[in-house]
Amino acid sequence: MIEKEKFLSRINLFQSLSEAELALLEPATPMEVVKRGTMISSPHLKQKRLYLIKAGKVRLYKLSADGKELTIDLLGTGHVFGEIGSFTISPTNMYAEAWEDSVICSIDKGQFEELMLEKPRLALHFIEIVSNRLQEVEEMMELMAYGSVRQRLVYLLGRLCEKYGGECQTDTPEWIELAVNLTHQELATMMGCIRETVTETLHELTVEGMVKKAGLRKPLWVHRERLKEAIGLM
DNA sequence: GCATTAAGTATAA
DNA sequence: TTATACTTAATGC
Repeated sequence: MIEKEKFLSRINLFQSLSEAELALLEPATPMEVVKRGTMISSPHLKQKRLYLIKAGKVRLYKLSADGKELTIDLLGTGHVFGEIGSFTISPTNMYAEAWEDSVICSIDKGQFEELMLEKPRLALHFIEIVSNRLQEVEEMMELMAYGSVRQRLVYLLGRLCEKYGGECQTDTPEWIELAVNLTHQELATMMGCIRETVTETLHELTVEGMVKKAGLRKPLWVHRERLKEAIGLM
């Protein structure tokens, strides 16, 4: 129990709540362990909840008309997702699946709304998170519409770097390790292109010294400065 | 081993 | 760029 309260305080959304308030919230947020590949929420579920990722990673995706998956976002520990009433924290018709074995807490829509009424600070915080997410999606949409695969990949790597950039080695501080293992196929579903194109483009970026990889199924390393430079040119 | 998965390559549309 | 197909290497059972 205590452990879960601590976790709730780590969730970005609940930063503004006191310990006592978190204790109050605790019973309303059941915790669930989900295995990789498990569907957490789909558009067909009637019960709307807000989900909090305690551990692991969750992939949000939509299905295109011809059944292809388009990954919208990959969320890690501390992130929230879910549709809450008329305003959503992510686009509708969204599927959420556990991308790794994960631990998820959730709170009922109604309970969360009541909580926001009581705690204006929390509501403000929620708005901030939602609008940040919206901004990200808008930026990505623009690139998807007008950018080349190369531009999209560079941008995507930049975002992943900010989100999942791990510790860098002391001798090579400019190289950042991405703490997510993404296959070319997975990158492709995030960018809306095919795997082979990602393979080629990634090779291009490797030659230019923007990324490097030790081998198959090894993490990807990103040269932050060169990447930023490339983003700046877009 | 054998099947599966990820990645590299080639060629046509 | 994409679709399709074939090859290679690594991984798991």
